Amino acid sequence: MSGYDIKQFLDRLVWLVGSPSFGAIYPALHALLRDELVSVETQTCDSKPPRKIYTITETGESALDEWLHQPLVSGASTRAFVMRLILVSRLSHDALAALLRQRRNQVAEQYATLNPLTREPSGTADRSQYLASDYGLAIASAELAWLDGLLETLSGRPLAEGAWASQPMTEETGKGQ
Amino acid sequence: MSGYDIKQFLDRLVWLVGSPSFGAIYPALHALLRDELVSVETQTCDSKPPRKIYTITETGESALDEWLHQPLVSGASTRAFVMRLILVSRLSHDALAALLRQRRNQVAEQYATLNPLTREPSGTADRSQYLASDYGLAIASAELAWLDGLLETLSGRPLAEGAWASQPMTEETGKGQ
DNA sequence: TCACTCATGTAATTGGTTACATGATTAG
DNA sequence: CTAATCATGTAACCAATTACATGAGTGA
Repeated sequence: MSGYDIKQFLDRLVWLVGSPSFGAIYPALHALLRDELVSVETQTCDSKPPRKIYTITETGESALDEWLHQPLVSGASTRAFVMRLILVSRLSHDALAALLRQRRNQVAEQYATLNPLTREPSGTADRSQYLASDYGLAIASAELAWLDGLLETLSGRPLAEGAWASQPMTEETGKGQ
Repeated sequence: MSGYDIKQFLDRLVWLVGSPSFGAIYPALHALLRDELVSVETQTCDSKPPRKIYTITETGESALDEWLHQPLVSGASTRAFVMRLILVSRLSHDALAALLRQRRNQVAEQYATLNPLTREPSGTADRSQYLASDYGLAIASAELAWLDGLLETLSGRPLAEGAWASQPMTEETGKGQ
């Protein structure tokens, strides 16, 4: 991909992982090139500005795989998890299952942290956290359900092609109100 | 609250809003003091290190309320939403409803952006986004459900004290597996 | 003609973390 | 006696955004 492509790719997933600016992407690409984790190829289709297509090298692939297989440390961001999800095709069946279990533990931990905040004695100044905690619990439950569903599918069949889908929603969800 | 208190408060909600380091908190507090948005009071209960308790001033309150009532701009972070949720007690019934509707539109937008990615023609290089998008859709649906539930409760009764609660989960959710 | 998309890049500035310094108290 | 908690603060450093520069093609 080119720097421009990367930005567009990330923009679509901006909600999940965020999208860095070009001022971050291009220097990062230059650093990867310097460390020989990627290689470049300039594509000059005229009537269009030249594009620099970056391709991962073998060194890059092993570095990437090393990162991918690093267990999710406690306190790791959602971003770290979703990034691995995006690169799931590089993961073995077992490695994916391990990843999902790691995430499950973290979300369950967060659920446990948030839960007491909603049930605190009323009248406390901490009542202000109530709505926020309730929101967090709702999100956490949904994620736990998703993870459990996937984990179950994974343990059942040996990863049947395209068997991944969670709750289908009726159309017209978009642009409510 | 003191800087230390703020950190502890944010640490419990770290999953939702993140928690800045002391190196960020103390300078921020000094800046707020300089701008007279807060005032200090040093509490020297001996046998304990002295604590600096910061209190919001009237200028600070109006600045805060102004920020709170600013509509969620397109592309606003979840953090911006949850921060407002934490300070919900400063919001009128209508302002809260407006906030929830703004968030609903944004989440629905994200849902709409993510949805086509899961149904793309198979064999595409973009298949890699499949799992991540499915994850995003699951989270988005859950949030839409939560927002709709609260919005309904809000329109029904005039905000009965403590009527906010979503799906209760059976205990033993924590530390699964 | 004006604005926008494509496409790459650099420099100034900002905002944050990490690491350090200080010092008393409490628990193992 | 050591480690951890309480409590505040500063300085070095790093990573990122913002803003800018460049330039050609496309569509209103």
